[in-house]
Amino acid sequence: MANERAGTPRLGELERAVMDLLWATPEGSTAQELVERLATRDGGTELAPTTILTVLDRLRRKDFVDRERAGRAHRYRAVRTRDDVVAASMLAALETTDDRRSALVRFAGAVSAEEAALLREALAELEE
Amino acid sequence: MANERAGTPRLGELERAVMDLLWATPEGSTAQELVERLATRDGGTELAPTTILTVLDRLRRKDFVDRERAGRAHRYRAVRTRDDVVAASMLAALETTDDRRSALVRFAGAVSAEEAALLREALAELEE
DNA sequence: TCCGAGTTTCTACAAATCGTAGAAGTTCTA
DNA sequence: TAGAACTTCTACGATTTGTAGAAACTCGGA
Repeated sequence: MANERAGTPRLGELERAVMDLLWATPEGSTAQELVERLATRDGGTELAPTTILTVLDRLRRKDFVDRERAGRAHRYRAVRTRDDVVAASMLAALETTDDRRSALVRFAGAVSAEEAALLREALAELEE
Repeated sequence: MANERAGTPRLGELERAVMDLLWATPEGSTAQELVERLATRDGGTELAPTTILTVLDRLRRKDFVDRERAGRAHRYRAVRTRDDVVAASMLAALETTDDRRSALVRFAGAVSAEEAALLREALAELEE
């Protein structure tokens, strides 16, 4: 009953929220800092520290997060950049079809004008 | 604990296999036909008809599938095209970041040369 | 018109994932 | 070296998905 192509596990809501915070903090964050920042974000209610530690542990297993000792705590850092994760996820979606052409045409038609422009630029740079 | 942006529910393995068959059959298929085709695909082992019916029902709730009477059975058809689903999924991934530019640059760099070419074409046509 | 095979719906269960957190163990620092 | 700070272990409920039996329904042919 295996699911999820290896390399692009799905993230739950809290997992994503934690990743968002970590991506916003290249130096990394301790679990405690994350608890506080999450609480700030959503009206003061703090989650138990162990909750965040559990999530961090799961993110570590999924290879999204990494850590190093910092005093008696650990400092957690995102391993992959958000762009990397997003791009990988887009690619994974694309690869679920054989007909890349149609899918890409559809995708191109679905993005906003600005996004289309950004994509053109990005592709143009690759050409050089 | 809600997850999944509405409009792009995830599909399990069997759900996807069924969608693949339905996408390969624009006229639609009965549950029985699907059971047989799935069995062919993987070495003869047939799933119980009810299993497929359950999956079809779930796909119906997710708005991936639709049906109409055909004798005493139903004929099931894909509601959305595969391209649509793939593109929506790619878009959903893209929208998880605020920095579309970086994500798109990364994505552009991650696709194969052929895919990049296809994308350029698709974008060029949109420009007209 | 009514029966029975073919279909579908209902109900159920197990495994996996995710949010959540207590209890117990580990580790620094004062 | 003791206590506070942190982490690991363990756990539980909700949701999703694969799987399918039992019961209900439907329709074509006798």
